[in-house]
Amino acid sequence: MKISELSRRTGVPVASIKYFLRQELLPAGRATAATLAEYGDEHVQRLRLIKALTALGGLSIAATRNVLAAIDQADSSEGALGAVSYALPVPMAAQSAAGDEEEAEADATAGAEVAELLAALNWQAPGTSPHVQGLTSALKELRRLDARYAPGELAAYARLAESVARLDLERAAGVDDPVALAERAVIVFAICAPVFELLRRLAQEDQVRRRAAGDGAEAASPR
Amino acid sequence: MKISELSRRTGVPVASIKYFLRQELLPAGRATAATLAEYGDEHVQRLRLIKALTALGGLSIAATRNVLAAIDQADSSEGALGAVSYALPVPMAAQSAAGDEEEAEADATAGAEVAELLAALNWQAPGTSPHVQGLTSALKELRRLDARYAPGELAAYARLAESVARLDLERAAGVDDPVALAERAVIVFAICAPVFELLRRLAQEDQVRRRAAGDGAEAASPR
DNA sequence: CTCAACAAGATACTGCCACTATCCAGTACT
DNA sequence: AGTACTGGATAGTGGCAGTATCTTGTTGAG
Repeated sequence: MKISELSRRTGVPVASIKYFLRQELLPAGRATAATLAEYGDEHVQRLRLIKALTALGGLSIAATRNVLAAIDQADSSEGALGAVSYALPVPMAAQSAAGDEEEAEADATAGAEVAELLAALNWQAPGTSPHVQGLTSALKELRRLDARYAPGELAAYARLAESVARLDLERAAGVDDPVALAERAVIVFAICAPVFELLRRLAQEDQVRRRAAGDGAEAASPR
Repeated sequence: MKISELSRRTGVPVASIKYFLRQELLPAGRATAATLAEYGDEHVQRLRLIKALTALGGLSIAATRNVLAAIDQADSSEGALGAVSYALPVPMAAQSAAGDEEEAEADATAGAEVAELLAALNWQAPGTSPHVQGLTSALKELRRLDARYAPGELAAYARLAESVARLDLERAAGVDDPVALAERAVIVFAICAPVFELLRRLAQEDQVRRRAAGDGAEAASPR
């Protein structure tokens, strides 16, 4: 199909498709002549994925490019999952102005806290993982805001996160082709994470309501 | 203190402080003359909060303004929590081009799905809640991407979300002043939500590693 | 008292990002 | 032959988040 047809089928303006081509989010069509190329269903699907990542997942073009590249390079199933997980933008990717010594100390404290947490949970994660780094800088910032987690609190969250992750992986199970798996993983990570956030907010809302109704007393149905 | 001192204490450039004043993120100082104003500790704290929300929480200036306004208007504790929760930007705030009929149908299906979920969980939430709407459009989009949740799967996530929310509220408990509570809630919502996301990713990472080690077999320590 | 240094506020400018529009040869159908 | 459309290159747009400059006013050291 030609570009106009691709546009019609996906609802993406022709100019935007050209933009995505330039940005290498979308592979070029098969050229049939100097000014003519043929696009296929894979382009339709890729465009849908791009729209999902940018519009719903809120990813930038650059982040989307990384994620898509990770998908395309996926050769094994685990590789696919890992690559996608690393390619997705990490919340709170540090910022802190360069290091005076007070800064360095806060860094070390937060780092130790993270290491301790990982050990307590028996989670394996390389210190180079962007997630570990993100967690470290988040804890540092919370400390600065005087809102650090109480001891054990973070671990409690982590255990729940573990359960959520278990569900996530089950959702991704049963897909064998690495590329299809990577694509599924992107959706799970980028779209379903916000869904969980929404559920969490709804749950908070509900519990606030219950407490208000019960006049500040206990939350209803603690089990 | 004068603006330059405020800048020195917070590390925010003077020009940016002026920008925040213009954007009404920061209340004006107490004017002592036509070209002189006095700032206080509350300005230091507010600036810290602004930085946390924008740099860490990734909120836009407009979103930050809403959140801060919600904080300032908080008169009761529940009101504070609700206002903050609603003021924070909702992930995936819909997009879908206007309604052909296929569209409307998808809308209705997703809406019913959400209503059913809420009923099953016995959660109270008005249909006007931005979270309900966000959830609806997310489900719609997942359906379009052919990645909908299996029956019961969403409820399983929701139950975990409930546990997380319970932890959240405990974290916010014990603060009586509505404004302080609202501020705490903002931190919990905007900073700790990304923290949970990081934990989730780490947990996924760990489990993928375990499965790979166990050569695709079961996840280690399912309990 | 004077004057350099700083203050507040208004306005204008900058850089980045995600598009969007225009232009140019080069097909393709009729 | 002519019109409509194509791919590709390049330039322009609008929004956002600051940053810089300019004007007028204030202050405090000499």
